[in-house]
Amino acid sequence: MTISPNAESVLRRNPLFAGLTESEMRSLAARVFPKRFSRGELLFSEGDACQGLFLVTTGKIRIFKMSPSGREQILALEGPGSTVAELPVFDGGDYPASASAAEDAEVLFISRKDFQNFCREHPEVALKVIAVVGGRLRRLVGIIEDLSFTTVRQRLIGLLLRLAKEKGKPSKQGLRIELGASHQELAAELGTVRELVSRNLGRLQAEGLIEIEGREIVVKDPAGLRREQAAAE
Amino acid sequence: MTISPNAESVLRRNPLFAGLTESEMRSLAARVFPKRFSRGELLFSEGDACQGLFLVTTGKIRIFKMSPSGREQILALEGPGSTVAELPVFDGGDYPASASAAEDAEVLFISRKDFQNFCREHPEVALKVIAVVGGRLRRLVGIIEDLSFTTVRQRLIGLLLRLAKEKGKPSKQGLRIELGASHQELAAELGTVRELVSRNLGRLQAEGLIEIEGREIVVKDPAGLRREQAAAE
DNA sequence: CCACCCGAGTGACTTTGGTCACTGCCTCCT
DNA sequence: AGGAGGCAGTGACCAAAGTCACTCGGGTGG
Repeated sequence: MTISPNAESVLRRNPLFAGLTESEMRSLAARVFPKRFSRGELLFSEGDACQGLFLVTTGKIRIFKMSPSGREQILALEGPGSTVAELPVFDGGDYPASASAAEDAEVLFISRKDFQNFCREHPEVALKVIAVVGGRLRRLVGIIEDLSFTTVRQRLIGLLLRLAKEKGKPSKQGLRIELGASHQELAAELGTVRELVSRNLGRLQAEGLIEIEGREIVVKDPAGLRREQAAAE
Repeated sequence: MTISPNAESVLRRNPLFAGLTESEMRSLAARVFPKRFSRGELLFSEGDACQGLFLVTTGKIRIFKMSPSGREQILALEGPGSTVAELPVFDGGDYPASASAAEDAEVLFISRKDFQNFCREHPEVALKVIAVVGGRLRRLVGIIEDLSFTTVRQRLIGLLLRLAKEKGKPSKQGLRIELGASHQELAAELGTVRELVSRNLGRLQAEGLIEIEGREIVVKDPAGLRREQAAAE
């Protein structure tokens, strides 16, 4: 288990609360409840009335939509320092999507009322909210672009390249990445199904572009991948 | 040509500026430039540095993404009273998508600087911006859901039902709607291509659910359509 | 009036995506 | 040790999406 940092240091890492004074920080920290969720557990479901804001301390939270038939589409993955549900907390609407723990996670919970009061005392927070929501909006536009213009193969390649860039470790054959997720999970991220992830990974390996070693993947030919990704959209 | 209302009355219709006093309204109206765009003309392109905010007076503005191969995906259609590009004006980023006139349109333009100054004097506008951006975000989530979980046919049915509800006129056979757009345009809205719109409309007619009369469509069996839409997602 | 262009419709085909069913492999639990 | 359950790989299909090429029928503007 990871050690949980104290509430204040977590708050400080979040863009919404950057620039607060010591005492403001303390008063906010006093209104916060730590909660734990284990892998797979739901924080809330789409359509629920909004209870409050979540601030990720450790672990990862996935925000997703679920289809009637059970397929999932991930909208965002939020790690330590990020907030979940700023928008509904602010505008008072329902949660527009569901959230669950992608890994065991610790979060700080702030009730809607407490957060709204806090915002009333600190109007500059509204500007920060716009920045955060704005970033979210830009990422959603990116998802739409991907779903509408690209194939599963291209999205998968995009994901691999992104992971390689973010946390790939050099090895003899190329960048080695560890996907801490099942194919099911990757499929939800790409907006497709398990089988297609499996098959496409297999194809990429057969073409010599990557090497699959259990849950690790070695990107052998990033340039080749990029070429594939660009081709014919 | 439609008569263009004066700047103030347009501003008053926009949620961002609701609740301003007479004199505030006038000072804002003084900083506004009317512009005209004819059908198809670009207001700005994705990636351009943000110049300012647009307020639709008459006509319709489409906000869209374009793929390298030339396919378009519409993100939003904004009519009179709506704003375009609040987000980039606010956060200073580039325009995340392109915008063009879906019909001949008149807009009011406010430069980024003027708008930012105005916001500084009227902090409550920030809250309104969050509301507007929030609504946009919810609609984008809806688009993602559609693209990821439904077929072209279902999306088309959804569009027809929405149009019928919004502006369908009763006739002998059912609700008559006028789609003021080419199949090309509908395809961009649904995230597909011209041919599929054509074919699917044809199929729906063959099944007796709708009647096609040039650019008008009569929804003969809304219940049947709704059943189709729900089936197997 | 004719030429041209644009939008629509359509047949034939290919590619991609998705489903179903089944296998094999781990790992964890009792 | 044995069984259960979750994850991964795969073959055989089938359905949906997309592409290409062509026709047809208005307009519109020279």
